[in-house]
Amino acid sequence: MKSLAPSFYDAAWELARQIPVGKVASYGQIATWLGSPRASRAVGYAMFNVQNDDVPWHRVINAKGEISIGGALHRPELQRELLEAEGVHFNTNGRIDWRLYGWSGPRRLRRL
DNA sequence: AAAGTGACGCATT
DNA sequence: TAATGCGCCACTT
Repeated sequence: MKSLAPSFYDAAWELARQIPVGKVASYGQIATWLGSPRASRAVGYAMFNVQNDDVPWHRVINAKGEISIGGALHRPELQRELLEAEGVHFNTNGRIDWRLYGWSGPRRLRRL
């Protein structure tokens, strides 16, 4: 289960909610925008633990532009489908073009 | 309180 | 350019 007190996760989720449809952000970017440039892994954890339906966890991918999860438990195919349904297309290497789909980030960084 | 976990990222090879 | 190694952080047990 999860703690009910505000946490890094909550901040990550809130930021993820701001990613526009058809755009994506990397775990590292989220971490940076949250003020913890090295917490990319923790962001991944946050996305894995998303429970609220309004959090577009699928719009968060790794810095290489690919879906960085594997295994039946995580269902990488689902994430890819959700993105393609929004118009985010993958090249033959299974990567997206940051120039086309990368989100420039929140206009204003949220306070911690 | 210490050790373990993992949807990452980057320097190095 | 791709593969490998290691540090990183927030959270759980």
